Amino acid sequence: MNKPARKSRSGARRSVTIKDVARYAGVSPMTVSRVVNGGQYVSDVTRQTVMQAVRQLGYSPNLAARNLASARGERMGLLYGNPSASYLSEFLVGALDAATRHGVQLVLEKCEMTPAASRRAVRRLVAGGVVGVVLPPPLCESAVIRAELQAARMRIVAVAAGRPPADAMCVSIDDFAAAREMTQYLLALGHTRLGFIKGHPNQTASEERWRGFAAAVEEHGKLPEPRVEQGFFTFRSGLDAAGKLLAVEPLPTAIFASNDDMAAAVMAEAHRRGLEVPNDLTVVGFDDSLIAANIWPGLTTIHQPIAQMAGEAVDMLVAAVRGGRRGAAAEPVHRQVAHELITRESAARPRSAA
Amino acid sequence: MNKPARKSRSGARRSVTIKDVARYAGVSPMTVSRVVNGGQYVSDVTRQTVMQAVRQLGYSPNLAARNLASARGERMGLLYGNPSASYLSEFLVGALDAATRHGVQLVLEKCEMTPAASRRAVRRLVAGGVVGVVLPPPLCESAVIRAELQAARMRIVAVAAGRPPADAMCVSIDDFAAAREMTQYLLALGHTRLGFIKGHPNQTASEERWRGFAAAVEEHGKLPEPRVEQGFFTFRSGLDAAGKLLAVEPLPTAIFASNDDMAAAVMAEAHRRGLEVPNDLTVVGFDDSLIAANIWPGLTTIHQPIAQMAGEAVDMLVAAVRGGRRGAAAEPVHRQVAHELITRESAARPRSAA
DNA sequence: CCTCGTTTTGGTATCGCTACCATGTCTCCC
DNA sequence: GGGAGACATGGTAGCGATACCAAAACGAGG
Repeated sequence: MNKPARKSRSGARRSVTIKDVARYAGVSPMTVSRVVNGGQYVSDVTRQTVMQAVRQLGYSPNLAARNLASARGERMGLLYGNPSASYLSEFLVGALDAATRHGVQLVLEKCEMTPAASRRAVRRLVAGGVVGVVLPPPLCESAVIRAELQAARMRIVAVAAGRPPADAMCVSIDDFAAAREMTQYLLALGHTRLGFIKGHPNQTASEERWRGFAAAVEEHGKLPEPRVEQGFFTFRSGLDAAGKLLAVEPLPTAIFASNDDMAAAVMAEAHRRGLEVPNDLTVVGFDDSLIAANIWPGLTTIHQPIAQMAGEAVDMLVAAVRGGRRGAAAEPVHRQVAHELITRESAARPRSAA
Repeated sequence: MNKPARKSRSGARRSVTIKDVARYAGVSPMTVSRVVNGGQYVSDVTRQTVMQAVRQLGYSPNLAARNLASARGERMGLLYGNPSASYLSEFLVGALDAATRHGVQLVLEKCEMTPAASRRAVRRLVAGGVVGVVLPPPLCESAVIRAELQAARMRIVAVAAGRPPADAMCVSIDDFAAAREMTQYLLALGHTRLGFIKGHPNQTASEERWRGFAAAVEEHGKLPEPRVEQGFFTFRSGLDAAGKLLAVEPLPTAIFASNDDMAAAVMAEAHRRGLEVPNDLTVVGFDDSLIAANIWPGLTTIHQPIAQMAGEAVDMLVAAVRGGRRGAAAEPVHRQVAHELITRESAARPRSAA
């Protein structure tokens, strides 16, 4: 039987494989694999030689082969609803980065918050061979979606749910503590007449933020009753709420909106009424979304490390899926990451205290 | 020590493979492969049977194996600088979707616009085994980065550069035509005293938009000279430009800002001066970025199909890389996609014409 | 010196899929 | 009738990596 000289299929220049490195370094492919993967049981000399060879040849492991051989390369889903675009983009960056690190594939799926739409989305994910799903807000609040996913035996990590759901893993910041901190900051500036705009009632984060605000007010004591309006996280709802807050004397000297979009609306409404921010009115928000730095004056707000949270969510998912395969019980983990109070120009001491 | 009866490596339940389907359908794995990949030379009966089996078993091809066998699964880079977040998120969605479709991996890399930073970023991409790169704006304008990438023998697709660079493939809208169309729209509403705010001079899109505006004005004829200010695509610069445009009588009745952020700034400045939009002043933007729909009144603007463009960019990259491997000459392709004029509330007939 | 355990290395068998070739069938047409 | 050609299917050999096991090298203790 005559064998063709080159068995290789595509005529083009093949990339460097583990065998090339092995030959070059004078060791077996296995040894190279161990070095590359940081395995133990390799002598220092060998390790050096191999790493040298890797660098010389510019070797980079073939992900497909690696995944195939090690039964990795699962697909993870990212089911997104209608978060603010800036949130989503940071989220995607973090998630994709982590996915690349773990060698898993990330499948995006968009989904409205109706039962029918979520059923369809879940079906598409299942069809796509997805084994775990990351749920950014606001989808993470939907019990329907979570149930739907669980019925399909998917692992779930919810991100930034105000209160972690009992039935899923979760990555979040401490909304309560963050809101409390922000409120304490306002009080420390000397504000006494406070206004607060609540977030959408169907998101648990809204209540946590509200509770944090109330707790700080309570702790401080001897303050006039803060004025509170209901908002829905949209610019429009912020406009309405601000209108009400600024219609009744005595005006608040500081307004804490439960997110940045509503805070931006407060600023717009304040300007419309001839109030200057921050001199006549301090405005603070929550989320540190893109708009916060892109309006004037810049918005003092709470920063969430969104990319990091997304990354951790993927990490948890991968750990759960791989761990689960080994039989390790996957108890739901709730992970809390640090937030940060970002001070910009929209907050200042009240006139009376200046 | 208990030995699993199965030779399979991981103890967990294996997923459905092509062989399972083949057995179930009573054909060979090859036939299944052909059906799944839409190959020709399969009889209709067989195709039906196989598809049936696929559905029954819930088969989903293993990407890793497929990539390995077909020498696909290249890595594509997405080098992003500092575009607006809403732009990036849509972009990512489109790019990731296309990447998934083609079975290629998408590697994200962030990069400032300095030569040193771009060199580092390119090196990281090369080290990551990336063979092609998508360049969203504003990085796509950087000749430094393009040169750097080309030196590393990468394929490049620039997205949304105003004028396609000669040395790279490109996906874009027709900025000239879009700006012209928008201007014609303003003229058709009856506006005669126009203001225009230019974009950042280091982006070719700025000039295309300006040219489109000028062309429409020229074609219309018999108009007072439009007033023009230089902007830099930022909210801040829009504020300054608007200040100048609204400081001199007679005021323009319509202002066309080269992007939405600046248009939003024009609205803010107009409100500050007690002008009502759109009754006293029509304001239009460009990009249909997130802010356009999230301010009041909603911004009339030009919509770019960002996700689609990102997807096409990846498509082109994949085609170039795979085509190039087959020896097909990869001439730089410039692809133009359709834009759309989105009318919202910020534009109306001028008072005088009402 | 030999056995035992630990470290270090290599060989072999896959992982799931597709490229490539071989092997049949059926037509069609001279 | 028989060869050419299109169509339909199956067999085999990898793709590039790792898992698993075997074997060699080494040191220590009896």
